[in-house]
This record gives sequence, C-alpha cells and structure tokens, in this order.
Amino acid sequence: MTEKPISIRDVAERAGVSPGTVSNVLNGSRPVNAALAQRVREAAEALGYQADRAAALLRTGKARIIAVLVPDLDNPFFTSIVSALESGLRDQGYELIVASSRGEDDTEHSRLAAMLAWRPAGLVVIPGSDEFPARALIDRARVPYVVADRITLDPAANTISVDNESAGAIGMRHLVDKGHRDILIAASVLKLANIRERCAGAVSVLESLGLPPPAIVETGGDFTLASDRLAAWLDSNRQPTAILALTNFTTLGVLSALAERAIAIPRAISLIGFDDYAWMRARTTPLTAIQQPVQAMGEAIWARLKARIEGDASPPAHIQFQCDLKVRASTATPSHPDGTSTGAG
Amino acid sequence: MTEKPISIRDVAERAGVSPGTVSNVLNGSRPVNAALAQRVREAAEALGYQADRAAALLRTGKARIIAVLVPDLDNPFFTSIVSALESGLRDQGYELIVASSRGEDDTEHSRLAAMLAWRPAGLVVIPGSDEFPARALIDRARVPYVVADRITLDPAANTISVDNESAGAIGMRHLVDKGHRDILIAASVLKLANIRERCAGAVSVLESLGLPPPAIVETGGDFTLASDRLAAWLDSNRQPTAILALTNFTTLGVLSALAERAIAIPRAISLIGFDDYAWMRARTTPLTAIQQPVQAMGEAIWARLKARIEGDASPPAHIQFQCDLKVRASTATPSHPDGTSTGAG
DNA sequence: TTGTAAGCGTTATCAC
DNA sequence: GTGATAACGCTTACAA
Repeated sequence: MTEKPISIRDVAERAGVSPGTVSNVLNGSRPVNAALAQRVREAAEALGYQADRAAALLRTGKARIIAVLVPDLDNPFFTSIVSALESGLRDQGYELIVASSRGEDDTEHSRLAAMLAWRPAGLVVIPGSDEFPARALIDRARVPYVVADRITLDPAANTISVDNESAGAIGMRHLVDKGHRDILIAASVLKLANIRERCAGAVSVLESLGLPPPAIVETGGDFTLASDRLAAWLDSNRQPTAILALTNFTTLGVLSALAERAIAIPRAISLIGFDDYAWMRARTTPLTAIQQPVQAMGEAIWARLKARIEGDASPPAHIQFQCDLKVRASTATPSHPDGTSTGAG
Repeated sequence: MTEKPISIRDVAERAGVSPGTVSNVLNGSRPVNAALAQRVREAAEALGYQADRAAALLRTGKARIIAVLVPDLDNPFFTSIVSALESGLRDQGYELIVASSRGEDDTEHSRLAAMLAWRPAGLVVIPGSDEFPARALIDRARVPYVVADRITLDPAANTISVDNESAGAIGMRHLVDKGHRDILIAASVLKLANIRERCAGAVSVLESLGLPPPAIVETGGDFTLASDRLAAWLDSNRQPTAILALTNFTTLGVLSALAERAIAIPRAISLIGFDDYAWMRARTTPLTAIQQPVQAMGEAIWARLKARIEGDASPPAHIQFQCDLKVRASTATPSHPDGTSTGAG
C-alpha cells in the first residue's frame, strides 16, 4: 500500500550521477557543473523528490525545527504569539512543532521532553509558572531557547515580555485621570510574576498620588472561574466605579459578571480590558484596552532565537515591549465621585 | 559549547549491555531479563537519556508526527480544532507540527511540501479552497489524511465537518419562528462550499415556507473587510429586521457595523452569530449563536486519522456533526413586521 | 569537478 | 534472552 518514498538514490540514478552530487546540487553545498546540475534538478522535479528531513537531521545534527510550548492553545494571546512566530520561521525553512502544557507542571515536563527528543534547533516556551521546573530539561539538552510572556527566575534565559509594571500603570493612570478613586483590579493569578507586576504598576500610581490602595480580586485562569469570582466579589462588596482587568480572560469575566447584573459600562462602572481583540471593538461600547504588541513580540522572539541558533553568545537579553492604551468608550468620568452608582440591577 | 546528547550506546555501556537490549527494554519490543531491564532503566534515568526520534524515524520509517495545516492561526475556530487535536495526540506519543497556509494556494503548497518531508504518520488539513490544488502532494506522499471543516472535491478524502445546510437552516428557522421576514445573510466567501451550503440551508427554509429569498452579502474572510462591506450594505439598503452571520469573523463584522450605527440588538435588528465564544456570552445582550461542536470534531478527526494510520482501509467516511443553536438575547420578535425599524443612528 | 564511502542513532535480523 | 551487525537516507570528508 504505502510504497517507498523516492530517495536521493533514485534521483541520482535518473540523472546519471552520484547521490553526493545530487545532495550538492540541491543544497548548493558545493559548485557543480551547470549541465549536470540542470539534469539533477529535472530528475528531482520529475520524481517529486523531497529530501527526507529526518535523515538529514540525523546526519547533520542540525534540525530545522523550532519547538513551541504554551500553557493553553485556546488562549488567543498564546496562539497569536504562535501565529506571529510561524510567519517568521516559515520563510527560513524551519518547521514549527507545538504543544500545550495546559498549565500543568507534569504535562509541561512531558511535553517538553517529547519535543526535545527531536533535537530542535531552538525552543520557545511560555512557562506555566515562574518556577518553571521543566527548565532542567532545557539545560540538559543545551538547546537555544527564549522564554516569552512570563518572567522566569532562570538567569540564563533570554526573555521577551511586555513591561508589565508600565502596562498596569498606564491603565490605572487613565482611570485616575478620569476621576476614579474606587477602583477594582481584576487579576488572574497572583502566583505569576507578570500579573503581580501589572498589579504593582497599577498600585504604585495610586501610591504616588497619595490615594488609598485599590481592591484586588484574584479571578483564576479561565473565563468561567473569573466570571464566578467577580460576581461573588461584586455581590459582597461596595460597587467600584471602575475595574482594571489584567488579562484577556479576566476581561471576559468582568464583562460577563457586569452583564449578568445589568451594570452599565461606562455609566455605572468604567472598564479597561487587557489585550486587544476584534470583539472588544465590535461593541456598542468599545472597550478601552491595554494592547500588547503581539506581532512585534513574535518577531522579537524569533530574532533573538535565531541569533542564538546562529551562535550568538551575548549575555541573556530581557527585552520588554511597551503596551499601548487604546482609549475607547468603556472608560468615563464616574457618575458619583463618592463611589456609589446607579446601575444596580 | 553544544556537547553531544547521550546516545543509546552511552546507556548500554553504563548498564553493561548491548545497545539492542537497551532498545528492547525501552520500547518493550522484546522480553528482557527483569534484572537487566532494571539496570538499563536506571542507567537511562541517570543519564537523562531520550531516544533520538529522528534516528528512530529513519530506521522504522514510522514517524510519530501528525502534521496540521490550517488557513489561519489567528482564527479561533482553527486554533480550537488544533487544540482539540493536540490533546488527543499528546497521550499517544505523537508530535504535532503545525503550519498556516494564510489562505494562499502557493503558501499552502510550500508549507505542505515542507511538512511532508518529515514523513509524518498522518496529516490533517483545512484547505484554503475547495479545489485544494495541493492535494496532489498528499497523493504522492501516500500519507493518511483527514480533511476538516471545508468540503473537498477529493473523492478519497476522509472528511469531518458540520452539517452546513442544517446549520444554516436552524438559524434561519429560529428567525422565521420569531416572525422575521426581512433577513440579511452575512456570508464570508461564497467560493467556499461550506458557506454556500450554510446559505442554501437558510434559503431553503424560506423557500419551503413560500417566503421571499433573503438578501445575501458576501463579506470576505477577515474582520475589517467584513465590517466595511456590511456597513456599506446597510447604508445603501433597507434595514433588515434580522441578520444571520455564517462565520465567526462575519459575526464580528456585523457587530461592528451595527455598533458604529448604534443599531440596537435585538430591538432594531436581531442577530445570530456563528461559532460560540466566551465573548459572545459576556455581553449585555448575549448572542444567539450557531455552535459547532469543536471538541467532538477534534476528537473525531483524530479517531479517523488514527484508524487510517493503523491500517484501516474502509471507504472514505464523511462525518458530519450537527450544530447546536444556543438561543440567547440577541434574537427577538421584530418590532415592525413590515421591516422598518427604530434604531437608525 | 565528481564519485566513493563513512557514519549519524536507532531498530531489526540474525546468530548464539 | 542477549549481543553483534546491517541498514534506514542523507551529508561530507576524502579520493580520484
């Protein structure tokens, strides 16, 4: 049924040359007589020859594979990073293998081990936690790698992330400028340093102005949990005049909790979302949002990784991108400066 | 710098056995004396040995790789399929390599060729077009494959998709039941058979009731284009009482166009969206939506592909899943049965 | 400039 | 039940 794929020998035979010559022609590794080269190319074309990359890898030890490990393939932030990476790799003859750690340490470990068994040229990882226990595997494999999004304690890592403190700060500053004093921060998981930093940035804005600290609710990682936690919080606390969401899923959680309670945005509560997706704009009240420069981050990840793959030995870089505040209609002046509001449902 | 990874020989030496025995222990391919096996396992563990999968692939010819080609890694429908697939493969020792064709024929061709060079055990493809010219490559590679989401003219293909006619029909039926007679269908690209079928299903509902056919606007594949086209249509036509969107991006386009014009949902226009995402629910007016069973589809794709990989030679199956209409607040009785409405902005 | 042959790490086929 | 050994398809010294 499945017959043998054509090998380099088939091409060599058809072109009347040696396998080595075929390799040299197709890879351009050494100059070959023009006429011969032409014959070889024709033969390869005619047979539909594609070099077996596994064999090439075995021989050279240099895989044109980039492995990517993310915590969740259903989170659009992570997939947008993957997408940006993919377009970078694509033109340079690299393949992308991808796995999800589902935010579980042991899955992270096993998926990483499995991918490393392909001896990839490079690795991009968004760790599930700051501890990132699986990094021992990377050290052992001695593969060039870049850590994205999450902060890591690994001193040898190249990291690409956003300036999380600043990201939190620009959101909070905007709310304070609008006149808000009673602000709730919706944070996903405070165990993650990037979330803590976003919080810290936001809190520091209030501190520097001598204002009281904000309330913070930890919503958990996924949408439904976030929605429930926020609902519970809203039901048992005085209603804030504004909410600052620190991830895309918490943004959804806030929206859901507010919608269920028919709390109007921004009349009753102003809202700043995190990340910037089409659905945030396609609303009667488009969301003010803290936008991460995903495309640029993807490109930077690939640039850094590629440099490492090609032998760059400079000290680990920690590249931070600035987020952009997209001001839209979901943030307004609070209706009652003292914090009570009108939208109770 | 990059020192040699440990090979099977290192393990063999440390355990005092032959490489063949190590292989037999680790793969369970043949019974091995328990004590020896234990020594081997300890040695492998101590050295952190991971078999080089490229070498294994070269020898066996059986890659544990599944290649996935999608039109767009930024479309959550496609990434959700990838995600569902990934969890299926993962536990069975397969690797996932993924590429985006960006909906371009030549990119599709080149990405497919590159992935096939890894001699993957199986292939999942969401073609960019019904013609799917790149399928010649698949035939030549004789690799088991499954076509997902899109309908294909390829008679040999196993396909997994939704029942598109029914999907269109349940949406339209719901609108008609609500009393709508002046309905706009927002279709992405009529060149695609699945979109045409969704249209056909919707149209047939009206036909069977002796009602006049709906207006159809072709919005194009991405969000901004869809938004512009719909805006243009709305500005130059009588306003319908309901809109049926046939893809996730057209849903966004409709929402955006309506929001810009401050047309209220469902007071002025009822709306049915396609696919079902958290953001559709996290709204003051949650969207009635035609939900594709993504998880089940991913599982079915993997089940079918796995069967083929394992030698199943039954005739090509064309599995269709039924979509589910999630009725929410965005669809209501039209305010003016004759089609005029109140929400002009 | 081209051909020949070794060898990458593994698994499968043979002997033992 | 275990150990040599060949072979997978390719690239690359080295020989011609």
